[in-house]
Amino acid sequence: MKDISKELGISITTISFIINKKAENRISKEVIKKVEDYIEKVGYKPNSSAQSLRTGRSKSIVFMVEDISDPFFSAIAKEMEEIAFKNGYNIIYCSTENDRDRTLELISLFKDRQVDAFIITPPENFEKDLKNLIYEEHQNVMVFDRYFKNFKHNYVILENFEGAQKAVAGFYESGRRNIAFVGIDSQLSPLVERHEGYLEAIKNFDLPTYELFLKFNEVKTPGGMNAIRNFLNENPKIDSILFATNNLAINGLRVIREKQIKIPEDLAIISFDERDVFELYSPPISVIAQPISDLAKELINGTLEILASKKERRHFFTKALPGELIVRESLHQLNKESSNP
Amino acid sequence: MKDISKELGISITTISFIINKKAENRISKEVIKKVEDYIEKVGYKPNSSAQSLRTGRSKSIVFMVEDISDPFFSAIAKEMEEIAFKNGYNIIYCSTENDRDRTLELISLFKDRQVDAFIITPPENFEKDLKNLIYEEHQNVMVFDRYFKNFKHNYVILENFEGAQKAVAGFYESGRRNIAFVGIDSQLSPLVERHEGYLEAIKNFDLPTYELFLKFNEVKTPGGMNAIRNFLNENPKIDSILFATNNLAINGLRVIREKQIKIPEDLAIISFDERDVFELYSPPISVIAQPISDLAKELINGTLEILASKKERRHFFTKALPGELIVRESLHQLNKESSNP
DNA sequence: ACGGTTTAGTAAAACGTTTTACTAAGCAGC
DNA sequence: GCTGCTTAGTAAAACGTTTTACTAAACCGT
Repeated sequence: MKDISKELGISITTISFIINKKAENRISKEVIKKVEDYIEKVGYKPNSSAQSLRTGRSKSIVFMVEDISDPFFSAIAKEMEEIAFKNGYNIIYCSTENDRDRTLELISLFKDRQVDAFIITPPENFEKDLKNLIYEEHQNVMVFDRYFKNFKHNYVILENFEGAQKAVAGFYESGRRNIAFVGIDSQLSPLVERHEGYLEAIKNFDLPTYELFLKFNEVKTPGGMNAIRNFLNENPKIDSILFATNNLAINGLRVIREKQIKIPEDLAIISFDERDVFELYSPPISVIAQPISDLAKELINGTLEILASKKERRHFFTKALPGELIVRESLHQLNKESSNP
Repeated sequence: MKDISKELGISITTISFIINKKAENRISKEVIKKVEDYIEKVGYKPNSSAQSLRTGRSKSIVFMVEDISDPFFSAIAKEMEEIAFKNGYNIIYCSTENDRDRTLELISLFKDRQVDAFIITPPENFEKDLKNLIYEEHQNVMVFDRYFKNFKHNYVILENFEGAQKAVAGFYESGRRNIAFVGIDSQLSPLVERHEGYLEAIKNFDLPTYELFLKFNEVKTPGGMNAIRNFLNENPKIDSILFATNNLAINGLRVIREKQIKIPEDLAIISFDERDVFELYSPPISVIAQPISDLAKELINGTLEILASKKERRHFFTKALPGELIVRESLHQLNKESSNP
């Protein structure tokens, strides 16, 4: 900038105004033109560290999720990145590993780096820390995939309760009457609400409940497979299972394959979350799909909106998007007449 | 820092030296202790914009891949992030979409943001730009997943040639003699080398070749399925296929399922790249797995090494890691005796 | 022709560090 | 008691912006 100033014989201030579009009613058209042309010519780009130092803003947003290598999160990340980029922001991703201390460490790091906002999927037991981040540290925070009842905050989530109801209704319509729910022992809102949606639907249809809850850290492990295996052995009447997350379903499918249970004849399956393995599995697995693209758009646009609205806002940005039941072979009608003689 | 200085009656310089561990033989133990204790007490953290402005370094590394939502890349990203974080760096991810212009734009953005290094999977037709980035713009660049013969650069790649040979040998040992290769029409080194490895192995076994190359943008589309379908129809003798990438294999599996071809009886399958759908597919699909964890470690450690070694280096960081053939049911032995009477 | 207002522009401080070049005090050697 | 070296520490410039408060000139109405 100093060079431009010297070269053109124009003060640094003027140049700064022009770059920041604050030149209206201040600087003559000719000077503006001259400076803009020169900038174009030499390809000048402002030093963003200096901008960040001076303004306290960094034009970057951090996206913290449990595991960025999870296809659901990385798909969201990719869509957001695109929009953020167009708005002059960049996105920094990181994984919390569902660990509170690690999450706090990361937040601290990114605060020092002057990020403008946090889009965060808080780990278990993070309620107080999150509240603190929002209300004490006054950071811009958008919560994703879960929400907390005890204090107001911005969030974007799925309609988990309704999604679970859709799944149970799907089972019911396909003729199933012994519908099981396999969930996770957790207080996180999506897991709680998926369970509640299941319960409510079961109650409405006046059916029996079958429930299994795995420990959080068991979900992807052989231990989790064991639990599912035992659950099925002990409840032979079960004719359909709603899995509360894709990873649960995947471990479930391992057990089902191992036990040579036939889908959909012996057992119907619906899982939350779309994932390519469900479409490609034999038979293809039905899912409650999250609207990835819409979620991503709401998240990033909501966050940009918060950043654009100066200072203290009156209201919060809250959005719940519906999931879609995608019916595949795993949910096909039972043939009422038995085909065996 | 100014506050600390006032509070403790110690100059800012001294504090800076202590923070940056340059206090040895300069500042007395007592003062060091005093300052460190105070910093600990008040939880002071330096402003990184100011540091970045002053030093021209930002302690961040950008990781550019074709598509960050690809499970392979996001798995690498996650592992790298961990190590980078421990070393005081953070990683910014972004997707090139295999588009040259977009990639150039992103690079320009990140240069302005003073990133310390680029770890990059360059898109098609990026050779000159990459060379320019390294040799004209003097950026720290680590190339991932591919390399260029025409100029020296840092890279971490898979032993693609050998991987393809392993796959062909696997087919041969399982009794297959009509081994096909399904690849992509591309000059990128992994695709070229996988093909060359296939050819070399086929030549050594003195077998016929069957080859199909899809267009880059067809790989995930119904158009790609068509091509594979025709290929199989026109070459009924094929008894095994090596897919050069996971996405090719997935589209291939769609065709195979649709045509009700039996794996492994009618057709044996090996795909490059591990992916959970391969393990879960019925029957499970054999793969040449990339050593994700090792690749990630080499990438980030190599990059940190480059950043640590002051100024112009004599040599480049180059690494090729072996792929592992994971044998699953899709590659099982043919039963030589026909089981039908 | 005078005071007030608008227009077009600028000087200089500030943001929070790092780093260079400096000093003042103490001490050893002779 | 002088020289030169070491030790312990500091002053001030610099990094590249943004922004506040200012000015000088031109214009305008009376």
